[in-house]
Amino acid sequence: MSDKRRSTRRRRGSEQPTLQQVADAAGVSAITVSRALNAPERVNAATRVKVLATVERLGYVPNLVAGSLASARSRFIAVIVPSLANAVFIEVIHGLQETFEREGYQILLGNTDYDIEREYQLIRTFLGWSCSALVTAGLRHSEACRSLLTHWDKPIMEVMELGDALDLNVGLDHHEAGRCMARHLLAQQYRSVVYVGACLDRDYRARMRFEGHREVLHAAGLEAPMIELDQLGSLDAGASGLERVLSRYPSADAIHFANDDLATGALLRAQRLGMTIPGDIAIAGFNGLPLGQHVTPRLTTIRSPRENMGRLAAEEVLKRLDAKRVTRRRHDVGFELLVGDST
Amino acid sequence: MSDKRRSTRRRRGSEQPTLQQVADAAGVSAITVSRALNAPERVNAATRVKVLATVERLGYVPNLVAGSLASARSRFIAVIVPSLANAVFIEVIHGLQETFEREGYQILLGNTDYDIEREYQLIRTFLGWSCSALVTAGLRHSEACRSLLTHWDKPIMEVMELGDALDLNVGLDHHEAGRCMARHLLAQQYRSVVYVGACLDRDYRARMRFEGHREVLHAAGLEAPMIELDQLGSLDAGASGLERVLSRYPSADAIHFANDDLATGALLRAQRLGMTIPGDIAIAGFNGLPLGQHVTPRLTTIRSPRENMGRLAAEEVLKRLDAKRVTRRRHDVGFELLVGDST
DNA sequence: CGCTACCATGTTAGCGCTAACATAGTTTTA
DNA sequence: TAAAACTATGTTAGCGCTAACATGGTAGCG
Repeated sequence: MSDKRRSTRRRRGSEQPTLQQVADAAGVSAITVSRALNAPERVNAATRVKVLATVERLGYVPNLVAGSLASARSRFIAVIVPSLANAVFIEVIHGLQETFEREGYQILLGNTDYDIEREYQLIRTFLGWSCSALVTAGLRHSEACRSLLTHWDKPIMEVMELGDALDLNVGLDHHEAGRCMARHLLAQQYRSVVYVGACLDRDYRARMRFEGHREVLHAAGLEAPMIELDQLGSLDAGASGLERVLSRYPSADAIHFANDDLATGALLRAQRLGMTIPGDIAIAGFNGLPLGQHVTPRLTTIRSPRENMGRLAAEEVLKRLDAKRVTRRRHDVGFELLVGDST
Repeated sequence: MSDKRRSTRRRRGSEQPTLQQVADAAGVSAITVSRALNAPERVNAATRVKVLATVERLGYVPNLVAGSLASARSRFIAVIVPSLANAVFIEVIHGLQETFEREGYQILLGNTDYDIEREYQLIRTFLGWSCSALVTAGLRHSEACRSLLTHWDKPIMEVMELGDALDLNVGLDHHEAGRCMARHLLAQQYRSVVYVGACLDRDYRARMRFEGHREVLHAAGLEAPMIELDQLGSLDAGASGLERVLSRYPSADAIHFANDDLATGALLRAQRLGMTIPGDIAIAGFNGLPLGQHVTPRLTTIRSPRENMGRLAAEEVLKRLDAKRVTRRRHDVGFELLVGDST
């Protein structure tokens, strides 16, 4: 009976109408309203129309918290990235968001600031929200995090890099990307190439690229000097990176930057200093951001399919959620050397 | 009695331990565990230690969905922005996130893509999550959205612009910013100034700046021509904006762009075309993004305190949530004319 | 010493919804 | 035409947690 008396204890009574009130007003049971909203094909058309009209009339807004508790699942997807300052992650998020929202999922966004402990905390919290899936950037997690996740039974997608993933994996081979750019620089006859990165302990994908780069240089019998900046990718950092290279390796003929922000910052600073690129020094980046294609000379870089990576990751997760279809676990999205005029 | 028999009906049994299981293991009642976790000062120190040790031992992760339902509030803050492609919103979000996360709130991020109908849908969904507060970019909402929000009793913060807000308001005066830049351009003796914006019906704050700009030019007895691009702020759009100005207003001596992305795109294109800035044409932007300060010549623009805006907005919301202290409803964060070398 | 005040913990009753099972009516099938 | 199958809707019992009230113990106080 819908009108059973409340106990004498008051509970916070929000003014919002509840499912039961809609049901009473429409002359049906609560479950019918629930079905009209969540599985319309399971109620008779006439009933459905009547119910939805009542929903509209009362301004009913479903309490998703209650629904999630009852069904033990929410339409949340946890998405964890190491930074929002980097356009790369923004684009990946955009791809994810677009795809997930179309299917009625809401992204719960977490930012670790490249801190693996924070990632653990965030994941703990997000699991408490009964997320339907988790998308996280990268394969490296704390021990505690790993054990938490191996006991979790929902889809886990690790994006950005390829490797030994917990579950699903969409990304590219950063070692190989580093090698690719180093080979290009050697082919252009540069022989004194400095790698410049920022916070490589935290941005370990940049370190992987450096390792690929170093392999190629060593194989060619060359040194592979490296400078590590203590400020994460930004134009400013790139500018100071250029200056550090100039003072520490005056004979350098090329700089391989860990990303486009750094490379562009350096390129713009070089111009301000009146230097010629690539005459005085060559500059290469990584990511293929639009910015690098607008400066003159156009930046040589490696384009990663960022939005696509997000979209593909989301699609794979959705496939799993939908039908538990077995999907390919690992997808290499590849990359592309973009030869500009800066090398 | 904790061990009361389940009905014969099976429910999905997640493997996760529940509060009750922790309570049993620790030899206390469920509410004591709840308090040990959420209001530690309300339980005896010895009990607290015992309970927390049990929590740790069992790997208990609180079910936040259940907690929210029971308490009719979640530690979610709904944040709604029109775009993620624009660095401005990213920085505002960053400021919000930093401040809210420190107090244990989680941001629920929604992206309207400058669509006021989508904003309504997002807000509806978010209210269903019992958010503790709503932060939204801008003062313009659909009629339905307004009426939904006026009946909502939690803090509402509208950021970016100042005006007739629903509740709290942190932002700056875009009309005045437009006027400010126009005055600067006139003071520099430019007399044929074109305003270039993108999608001004959706990015109505850019239109407000244009209106301020136009007022000043008209007051000086000048025309105020305007070009509207159909691609939202990007370097590409800026480059094509420059070309459209050159072909349509060959005698223009200055361009006032709606934002820094457009302005920088134009500046870089002008350089590629071999033009001199500001000799051949002056260029001004809006936002004060780092990019504009790295190009040569440095971009003349207006700096808005973006992260600060986010931080301040979050702090004001928190004040309200904390103690229901009466707070100033409107905060003008101001802006600053940044005179570079491009005008 | 009896009273109030307060502290620590417990009991009870939902929060608003949906899964699982139940039921009545209708159509299909052999 | 009776059994089987399906359709539309309803009943019941929680999901896991916390608010509100309850209780028993200890301290404070004139």
